[in-house]
Amino acid sequence: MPELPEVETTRLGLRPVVGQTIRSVDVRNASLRQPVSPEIHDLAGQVIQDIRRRGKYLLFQTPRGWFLVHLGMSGSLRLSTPEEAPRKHDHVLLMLSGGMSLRFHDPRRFGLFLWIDSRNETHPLLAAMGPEPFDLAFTADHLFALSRTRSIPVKSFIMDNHVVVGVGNIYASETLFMTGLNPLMPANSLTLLDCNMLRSTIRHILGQAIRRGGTTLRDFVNSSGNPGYFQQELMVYGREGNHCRICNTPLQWVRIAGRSTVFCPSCQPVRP
DNA sequence: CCCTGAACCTGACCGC
DNA sequence: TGCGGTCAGGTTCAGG
Repeated sequence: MPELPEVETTRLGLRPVVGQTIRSVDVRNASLRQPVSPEIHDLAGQVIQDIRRRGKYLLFQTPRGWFLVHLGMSGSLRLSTPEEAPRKHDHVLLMLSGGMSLRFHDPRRFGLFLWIDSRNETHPLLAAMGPEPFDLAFTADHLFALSRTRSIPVKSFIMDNHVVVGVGNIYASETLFMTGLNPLMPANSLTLLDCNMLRSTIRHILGQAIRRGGTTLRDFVNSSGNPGYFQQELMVYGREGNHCRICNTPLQWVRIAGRSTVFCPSCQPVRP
């Protein structure tokens, strides 16, 4: 699924719908990770005033509040012509005044399609989130301070949305390769210099992936139905069984907190 | 509080 | 061809 770059790619592709009015709503399957909010049916007549992103959430602003979309592991939002028959797993369809329809597609149904009333500014889903990676609040000092009491592997640490939002399994693995940090290293043994490298590398990798249109492994497509190209630059993720692109050492696979993790034992050595 | 593993769900792929 | 097992970009919750 979509990590931050794929969500941002989706948001950028959907900018043309800003200013359009929702003509009708078709909820074909409401059973996502949480049920699709009943208020979603009342979106007809509302204008989409803005589309923002917070972490991996997309927030569509209307005069009465926001509808929030999370793509989960397998979700995508696409614009299509109204004549195109709904595909299997197209769960929510919004017909727009511009003549296109916006379709939420999600085979695994780990995604979310929720209504947030404008009186409810601090929705619990958004309240506890850490800083955006491109915000000024995301600093080496922030990483260093939070990591002092954490003995979890550094990979789990940078994937924790209380620490920084948007870093998932692909970009965590790639970030650690670029910084030369072993993914199993306990977070509380990071130095301030390590945290500085992590901060700049996370920003660099996510930014680079956004410019490439995200990573397509099997099914991610942007709002026009096209894949991303960052997977051509992956150094470790999904490359188990292959050799390091830098030093040719066989890459190593390990499961960390239930997630597949690939790293180079030579470029990312365990510290003494 | 902290950490790990299971759960949610469907589809693709692999070995037999 | 079919069957069972494993894996997949995320997040939350129970339990140790």
